[in-house]
Amino acid sequence: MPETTEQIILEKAKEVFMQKGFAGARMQAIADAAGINKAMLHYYYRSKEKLFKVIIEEVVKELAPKLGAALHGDGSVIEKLEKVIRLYIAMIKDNPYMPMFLLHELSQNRAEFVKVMKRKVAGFPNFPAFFMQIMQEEQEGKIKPINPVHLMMNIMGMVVFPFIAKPVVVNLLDLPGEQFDSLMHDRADVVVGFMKNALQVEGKG
Amino acid sequence: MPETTEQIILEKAKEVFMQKGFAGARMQAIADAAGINKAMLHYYYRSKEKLFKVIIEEVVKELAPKLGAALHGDGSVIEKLEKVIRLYIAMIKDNPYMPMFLLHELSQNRAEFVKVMKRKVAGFPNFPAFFMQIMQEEQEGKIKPINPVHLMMNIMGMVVFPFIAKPVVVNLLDLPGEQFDSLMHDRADVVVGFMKNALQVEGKG
DNA sequence: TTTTGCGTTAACCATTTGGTTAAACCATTC
DNA sequence: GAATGGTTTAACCAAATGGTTAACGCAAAA
Repeated sequence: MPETTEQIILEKAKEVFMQKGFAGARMQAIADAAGINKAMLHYYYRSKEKLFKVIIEEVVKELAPKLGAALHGDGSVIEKLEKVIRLYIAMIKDNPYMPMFLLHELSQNRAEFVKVMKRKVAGFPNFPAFFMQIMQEEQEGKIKPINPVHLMMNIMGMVVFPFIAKPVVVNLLDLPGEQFDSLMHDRADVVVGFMKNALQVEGKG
Repeated sequence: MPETTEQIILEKAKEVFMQKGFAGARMQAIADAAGINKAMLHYYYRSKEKLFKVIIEEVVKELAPKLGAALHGDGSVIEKLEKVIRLYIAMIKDNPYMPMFLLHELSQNRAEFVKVMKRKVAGFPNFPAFFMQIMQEEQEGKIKPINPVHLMMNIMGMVVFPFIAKPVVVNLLDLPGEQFDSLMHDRADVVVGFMKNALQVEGKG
């Protein structure tokens, strides 16, 4: 039960990196958060870069399989997308900094990282297969026509945006933070509804 | 025609800050990009923080009025949203780093910045008015019911996401960068279509 | 032609920051 | 209870980084 120092470091480093980004994070801040000496960070993880990579890997390894599972197996396109939406929103609620963190860091040079991950991480989502299914259902007239990549970007955008834009939205609309959060309570339902309205063929579903 | 040193600095600083973020940007890198001595940066802009604020202000001052103009005046909700979508996607295409930059920096402590901007920037979008119109049209049965804030987040998410996630998407799907860009050529049409499908009441429009 | 003052530079400074080291701590083993 | 070895600490180091300074260049003013 007692967490090892190594684990505590990882935990706190995750928090700091997520909130500040790689460039903004300070080793001293991580050490402080973990209640240990800065030297311990290097003792266990050698360097800032190494520690960072461990954390990104951890995050991706937690994220990818869930998306993979949602897209896998049977179920219609709409059903699968609903799964993805609910799953991701739930996950992000527990980890609000994750999307901003991943997107920002991966849009730095560290992008090839995604490719490495694809090999390393088990259960990575099989997009081509899902895209085929989308085109299939589209041809069968089950959903309205849309390019699968665009569709996926629509969904991910709607899922992710509120969380990365919360500070902007809150200040822009003069919403109290709590009111924003209570809005977010419905978020999954709203996005699912929006998606269904956009995709479902009239008279069906 | 000959740009002043002051302008060159601003221009280059904008590029560096946008790509690296505040914490990741180096004054030396900006000086190098501008082809001048580091001391000049301080001569004209005092400090990194000051220079940064000038740039953020500039960016917001360019961005906000356009959104404001799209939402203002008459036109149905759907027409206005179409304007917003086309306008923003066009703008981002010229300035691909802008969304990531703004969202990342504003999600740091610098969030109160938005409030300052609202007072400072002329032509800031009048959201409450637009939200009223949405609720109005919803009650009149012109569009399907949806919370205005959610709707706005859906739209902005779809608009912004592809640009902040390009590196991820490209690597995730093994898309050549150019193929992604050509996909983006249709982006505005796709989002507009998706939005209309989701909002338009069957039999109308 | 001298002076004035903005623009520019090279050199420098202080602090921050990632990283290292040598010694101390402490539980387990012998 | 001494030896062993992983863990932790305080002190230290070198490089990076934001910022400053003093001198120089040079065009316009006097």
